[in-house]
Amino acid sequence: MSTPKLTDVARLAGVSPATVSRAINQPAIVNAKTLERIQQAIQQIGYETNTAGRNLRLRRSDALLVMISDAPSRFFSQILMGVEAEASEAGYNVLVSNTQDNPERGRRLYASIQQSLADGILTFGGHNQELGDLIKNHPIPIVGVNEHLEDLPVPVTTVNNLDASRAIVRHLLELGHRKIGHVTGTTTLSSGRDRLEGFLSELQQAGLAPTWICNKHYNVESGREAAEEWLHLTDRPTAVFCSCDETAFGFIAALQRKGVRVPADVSVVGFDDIPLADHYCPALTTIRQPQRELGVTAVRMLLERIHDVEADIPNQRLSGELIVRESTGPPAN
Amino acid sequence: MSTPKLTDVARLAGVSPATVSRAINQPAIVNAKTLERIQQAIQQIGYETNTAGRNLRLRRSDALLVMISDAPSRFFSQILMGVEAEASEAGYNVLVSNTQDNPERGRRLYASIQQSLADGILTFGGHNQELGDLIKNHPIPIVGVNEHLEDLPVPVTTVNNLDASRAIVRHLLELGHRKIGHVTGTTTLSSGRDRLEGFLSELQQAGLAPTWICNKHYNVESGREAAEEWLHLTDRPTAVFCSCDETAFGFIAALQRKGVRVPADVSVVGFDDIPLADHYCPALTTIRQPQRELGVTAVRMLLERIHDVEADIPNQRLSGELIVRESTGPPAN
DNA sequence: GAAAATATTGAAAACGATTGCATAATCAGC
DNA sequence: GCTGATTATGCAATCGTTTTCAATATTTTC
Repeated sequence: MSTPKLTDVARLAGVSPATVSRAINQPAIVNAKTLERIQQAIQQIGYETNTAGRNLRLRRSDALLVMISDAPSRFFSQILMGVEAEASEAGYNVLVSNTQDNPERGRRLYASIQQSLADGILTFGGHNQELGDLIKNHPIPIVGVNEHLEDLPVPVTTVNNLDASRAIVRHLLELGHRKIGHVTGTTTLSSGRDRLEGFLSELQQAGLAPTWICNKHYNVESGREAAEEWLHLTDRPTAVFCSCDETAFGFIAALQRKGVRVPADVSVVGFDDIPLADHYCPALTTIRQPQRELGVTAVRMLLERIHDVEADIPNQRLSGELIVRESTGPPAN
Repeated sequence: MSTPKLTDVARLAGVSPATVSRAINQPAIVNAKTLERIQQAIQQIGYETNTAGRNLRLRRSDALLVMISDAPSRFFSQILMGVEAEASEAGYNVLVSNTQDNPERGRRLYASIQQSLADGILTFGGHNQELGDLIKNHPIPIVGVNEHLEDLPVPVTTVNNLDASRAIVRHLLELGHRKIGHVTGTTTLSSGRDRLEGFLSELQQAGLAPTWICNKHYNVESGREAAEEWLHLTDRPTAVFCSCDETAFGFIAALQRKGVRVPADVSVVGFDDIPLADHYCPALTTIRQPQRELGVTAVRMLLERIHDVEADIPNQRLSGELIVRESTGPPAN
């Protein structure tokens, strides 16, 4: 026949649908013998709870929506796996949607809460600013990942970009560098700004000014472009902090092509610790990001929020770890 | 008050709920004036269709489930974006779930169809063999991505690994190489086997035997390990086809560290064309995979299947493109 | 202008589960 | 063996839509 429903189980077990429902959801309150009979019936006809029926009655969806604004961030899949694991642990499903940078689509996604499509939203990588008014007018459970959402009363979880950047600068200072440069990430994103700020503040604390600041984005091409610029500098920094590993690789590769040696001629640091970092030549000094943990943390915050929309949930800063490898060394002279 | 429902709109517009439903789903059959009144009412109270109610009545979920077996494949996010775009275009939502390599969890996910949680399943990257019996006993709309699911009557979409590998070998032969080696991918996966087979068959067609076959997996470490082996070979191949870009990078980096030059001493080819490939030093000769298109194609196949479970849907092979860059050149002597 | 056709609408019954309330069954205590 | 407490179950309403069927209103046709 068609897929069995609760009443089918009930009929087979000789009880009312109500009892079957209780047997499934609160087995403790149903008589042991009845329970067993029901469980057998369930097995026998292969009953599975119908989600729509359940969701309708319960007025919730047991689903979280992951909202991306355009291209997925660099470790999107890593974080997503953290999200998935933690969500499914808590009995939640994970929906993925992309606004494709279209404000209208962003607004539509926001509606998914009202539609009872999802119980909460995880927004990846900033942007999504179109949500501003919506959120202010009608607060819903929503948590940001990786990037701060300016001005919006949305709790976020990020890596501590400031501290990590400071640690990088400190490492370079300890090696003896005094002329240090920075290839920024996307500075419309809070992570890009924070890394820049950490870089500047640690330098300042050492009484130094940045030798070079190159405004770029989080990708490989930026590294190549930055290398071009570096080659044309009259006063070259002896160490460069690239805002992500990909950029660092692009930077190093372009330099190597011109015969510049890393770290002999210039030290380079990345950020993220992607799998390749340890196997590049030279192996990359970088910051290890707790990607999976970011996802896990975000889900925990969101669930808390779902449980109590008014709950005041503080931002979470996870710390990154400096991994020193071969791409950094003492300055040439 | 609480979220408005269909009846609220109906009351406000002075019509029956049935008419409102029609106004939303088949505007053509409702009187123009009534329609406008209803639309205004919808605007006014900000009505959004409740998913659970709709799904229950319609007996479908308008959702596709993306099923991953463990670690997400290398371009998971790229493919996923293709999936998402095509699905949302067709009015479907995308659920992501990970079986975490646990057969029981795999079975649970399979149940999502029965639970009416999703209308179809996209299974990423092979494995998931635990579904075998389930699928045979009770066919459901399911489509495989990237890898074939052995023996299972499940249509799949993949890149044409065979042809791509042959193209690589042909390229190396044209450069004059006669001693060619291969670092395989995971050969429990069909892609790994197909790449190996393409490699072997094209060599054979040229009347050659493989000089070296190194059994590895799709990751960076494999490249490093393969390099160790290569260095110890007495009869070294002058060209090596690595089964993915990461492996190629690991291989090259480990060789460079020992002073071996690419392509002067040995030519190296990858597979995938990840963004870094073009910016590595040397830039990598590789096969460009149509990642996004894989996702799009998979969704199209799945929707067709959802429309008609009995439909006989042929496997789709998308073709990869050989991109020649700097990592390959004529053999040393 | 009447009959027939067509265009709009509404009433009510699903879809499949959960739960407050009421009832029936069981048990402890004396 | 009776009372009162406790434990197990069932009845029926409800969650929010969609859709069949029938009824009404509007045209069209001759």
